[in-house]
Amino acid sequence: MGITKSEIYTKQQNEIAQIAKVIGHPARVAILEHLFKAQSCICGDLVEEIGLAQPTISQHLKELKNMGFIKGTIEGTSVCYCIDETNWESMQQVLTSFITQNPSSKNKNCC
Amino acid sequence: MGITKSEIYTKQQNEIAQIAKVIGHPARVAILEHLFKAQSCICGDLVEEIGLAQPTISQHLKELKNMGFIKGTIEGTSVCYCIDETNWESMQQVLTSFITQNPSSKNKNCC
DNA sequence: CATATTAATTGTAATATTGCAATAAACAAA
DNA sequence: TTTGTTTATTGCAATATTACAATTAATATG
Repeated sequence: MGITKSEIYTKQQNEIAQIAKVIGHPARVAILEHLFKAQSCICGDLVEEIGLAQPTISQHLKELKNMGFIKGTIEGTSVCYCIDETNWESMQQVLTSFITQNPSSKNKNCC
Repeated sequence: MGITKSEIYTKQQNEIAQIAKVIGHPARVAILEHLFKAQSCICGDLVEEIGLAQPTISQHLKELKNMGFIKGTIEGTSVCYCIDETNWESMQQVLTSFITQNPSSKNKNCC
């Protein structure tokens, strides 16, 4: 039915999935990479940089902002986006703790 | 249009997104966690463990298998699933290298 | 004020994802 | 062979996501 049954999972499982989902699109990966590399704030060159239409980029930025990955401040007619460092670090930790798991030694050669 | 324009991104960006996308669903997070914790191979208790219908679990397992997260060996009528350690480690690295990024010091206080 | 510039919003179309009932397939055991 | 057990597949229905054209909103500049 296209709807995820969030209520049957733990809070942590939902959180991990939510964070990963945002990273689960190459446009958003590209945006984040761009913001990480930038020597200064990026104020709208993302459109030509990435090659999607302006409304599409705007939509991806909105999603990134909603999840707390980035923040934007208005500067004249343009908007200055950058990584929300505090949030990023906490999400970094949530994802890392999941990813750095390794199979328990006891089941290493059962398959 | 619901279709991702993969061709405009780098190979690496697509790879990161693809891996993250699989983790981007709580059911698959739950399955992976279960397989990590398991003292022995899991052969089908995932359905009652997680609380989704059997075809749904089967579908998520298929996706995990397609991406190389897990592998399954047939044992009689049941199937034994476990983490594909080699693949897991390489995907671990791809995601980690993206996640462990931090904003360059030069743009720290521009927003 | 009129005009340009930049970003957000709205509306819409196409495709993808999630979930399950029903069924099939594969095998073990009686 | 028949019956049970376990997992995969098929076929849907509902919802979500991706993308963009058209428009709007907000602000700067002439």
